[in-house]
Amino acid sequence: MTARSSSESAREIPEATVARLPVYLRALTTLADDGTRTCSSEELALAAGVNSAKLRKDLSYLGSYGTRGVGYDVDYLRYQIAREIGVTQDWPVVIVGIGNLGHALANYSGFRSRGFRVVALLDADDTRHGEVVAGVDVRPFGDLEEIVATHGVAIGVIATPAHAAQDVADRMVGCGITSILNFAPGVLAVPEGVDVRKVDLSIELQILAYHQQRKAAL
Amino acid sequence: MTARSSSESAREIPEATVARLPVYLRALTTLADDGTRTCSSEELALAAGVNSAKLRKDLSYLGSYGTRGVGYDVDYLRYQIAREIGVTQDWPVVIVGIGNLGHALANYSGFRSRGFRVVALLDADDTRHGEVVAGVDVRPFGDLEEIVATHGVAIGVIATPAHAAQDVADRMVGCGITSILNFAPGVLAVPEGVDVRKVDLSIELQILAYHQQRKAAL
DNA sequence: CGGATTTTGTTCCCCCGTTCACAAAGTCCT
DNA sequence: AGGACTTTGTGAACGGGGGAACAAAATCCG
Repeated sequence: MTARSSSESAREIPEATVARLPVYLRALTTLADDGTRTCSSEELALAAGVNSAKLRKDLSYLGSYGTRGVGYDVDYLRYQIAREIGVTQDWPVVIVGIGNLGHALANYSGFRSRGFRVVALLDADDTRHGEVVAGVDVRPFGDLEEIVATHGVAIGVIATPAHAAQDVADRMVGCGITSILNFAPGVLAVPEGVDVRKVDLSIELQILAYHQQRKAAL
Repeated sequence: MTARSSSESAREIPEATVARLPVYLRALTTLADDGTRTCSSEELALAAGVNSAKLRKDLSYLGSYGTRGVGYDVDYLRYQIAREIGVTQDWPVVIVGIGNLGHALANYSGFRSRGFRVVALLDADDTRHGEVVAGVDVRPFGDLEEIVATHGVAIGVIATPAHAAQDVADRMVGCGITSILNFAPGVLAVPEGVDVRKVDLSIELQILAYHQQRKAAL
């Protein structure tokens, strides 16, 4: 962890809280769509699937946005959380690897609605270039540098086979990307200052299998 | 958490450890493929991307499978972990929702190689029925009960749009599925005893965006 | 055979996160 | 206006997990 500027706001939001903020954001959106103007921590906690005390403590890291005796204004709180996470701004994203998973990601509507804009789909396979997926051109992997520079991309998504992932990550880091979402199995080595989040589908199933096995053993 | 039979083995593996066992398993497989017969906790920890002390503590929950002064036998340890997780047995799995993501999941090779066998792809869309994806028939959602009963399915995967997820989960629980991997956004309500793991692609990106925003603010 | 060396298994301590419980602060009703 | 009531924000206790450090156990070498 790097030193923090002391003149900045003293907020130091715990990682566990950061991971839940998007959940609250989604719950608030659902409430707003249902026409709810105001909600208590109890209601919101129910919608988000968490304990109400935890919710209140999480929100307290952002500031005092509620009103005692009343609750939270849905729209106001939603905006505050969105701003805190950063989804009020536009995030250009590149996706590398246009297999089944890359396809699914490119088409996923949940990205665009939260400020993430897929600016390019890259693939090493020449035969795919020129194809259009979800309204975005499939381009050669070699175009990475140009695309990142042009659009100011800071976030990259790796959806390649495992053997290609480290090379892709290296190239991404090399051209200035500092946040990577990795769907390829295996460990990525990246320099200090680059954030990597890993999503491993088979690991999730294996965790379920472990618990299932325990349940079956009774 | 339900009461545990006291006559059973006293092992109570922490959740954090369970989540890392599949990572160790994959690292061991990589080492084995490279021809490594034996490895120290330091080497394995490096391959798995964790601290060696943490690795040793994790492994100690399974038993004493190492040899002091030598290290771990790669194949032996791999088998022990696989057995502990339960991936030495066959796990029939149903996937509901055959959109882009369902497609990607059905084709994902990482499932089959770890004992997970997709026995059916279900979708509410009539026009898809009869189609074959990744060698598996796409069938009506109404066939769920029959398929689960026939194959002894305990694990279900939800890859539907958000609005359908709760209904699908209810039906799954109703026919005896007790482990669910959910890719649909939103909170699932399930009875006690049913495990749900959630994978939310947009949440991962939002977490990255938060940190990216902090980095950019310097 | 015994000491030096290597590496595991475990103990101890600290920190982060969760939860309880309550004071503070607002609203509502009479 | 004032008291009852509701709900937030937070202080404090508690539990789990991470990491350093060390004792125990095995090999190797003279």
